[in-house]
Amino acid sequence: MVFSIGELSRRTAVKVPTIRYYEQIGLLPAAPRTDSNRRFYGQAGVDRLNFIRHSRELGFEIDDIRELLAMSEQPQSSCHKVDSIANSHLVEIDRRIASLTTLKAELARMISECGRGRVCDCRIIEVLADHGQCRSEHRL
Amino acid sequence: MVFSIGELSRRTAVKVPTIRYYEQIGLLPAAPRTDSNRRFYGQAGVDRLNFIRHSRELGFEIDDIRELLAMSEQPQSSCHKVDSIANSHLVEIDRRIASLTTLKAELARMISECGRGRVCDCRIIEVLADHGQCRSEHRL
DNA sequence: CTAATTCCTCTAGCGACTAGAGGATCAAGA
DNA sequence: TCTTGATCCTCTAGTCGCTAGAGGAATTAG
Repeated sequence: MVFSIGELSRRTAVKVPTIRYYEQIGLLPAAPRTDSNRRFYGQAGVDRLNFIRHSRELGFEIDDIRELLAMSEQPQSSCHKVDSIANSHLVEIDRRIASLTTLKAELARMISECGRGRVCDCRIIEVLADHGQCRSEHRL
Repeated sequence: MVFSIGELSRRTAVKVPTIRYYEQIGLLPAAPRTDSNRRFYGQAGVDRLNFIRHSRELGFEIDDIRELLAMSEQPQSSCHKVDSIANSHLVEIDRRIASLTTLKAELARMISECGRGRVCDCRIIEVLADHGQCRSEHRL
């Protein structure tokens, strides 16, 4: 059972140009071609691309995925490195959540203090400017 | 009181090439030059750049900042648009936090199930490979 | 006077795609 | 068989918000 790049795209929900891009950067092996130079794929292509897609959805970077793929192809080796990649990714996500949460609080406070009047009384602009006062003459 | 781009950089914690980049894209007005073609700045430059830096730290995009700056220069107008930009940014941040939180749970579960043995028994690899029909979209 | 630092412009690179041009080929209907 | 429209190909360039480096001029410190 073989199919075209379009069909692979439909089966994996990865866009056609993205598949070609993955091939170009070596994340996917160069697909075999028909007589008329069209790429074709089989089940292995679907599996590999699904692996990549799901890893991307989980926020792994391309280079991480390269390593994960390489390791998934050596099933007898230790999965210590897999675990370590996943763990440092988790730490990074925690860091991002914390940072976004702080940010959200600051934004929310800023917005709640906005009197919805004129710009010169707007707390949002004030906070961004880092200078409490807002004069009629423009200072920024 | 005037100072060089390097001094402006020190006062605002924005790197020199970034300042030049902001000028290039029109986020900062073209700075006046000395006889030897060097940019110089005054307090207004510091204020504007601090406003930009703080907005960036809060995750606003350059185009948002353009609008915020434009509005801060019209202090008599309504701050409704300021409020609306800040609000949609807040919504976006909420969305990102939610998405990262889901992601974190999935990653954590995956990691906790990894037996730290061989790759062929590794749940991390399995989960990444198996999730053929998960269509959640995480853009970070 | 020299050496280090700062400044200038310009181009190119990052990550992970996405868009579009310009052309070839395929599948389905009339 | 012809035609139409979908799909495929390669290639280049654009996105965002910077960052890095080359190559050269000017300033500043010792």
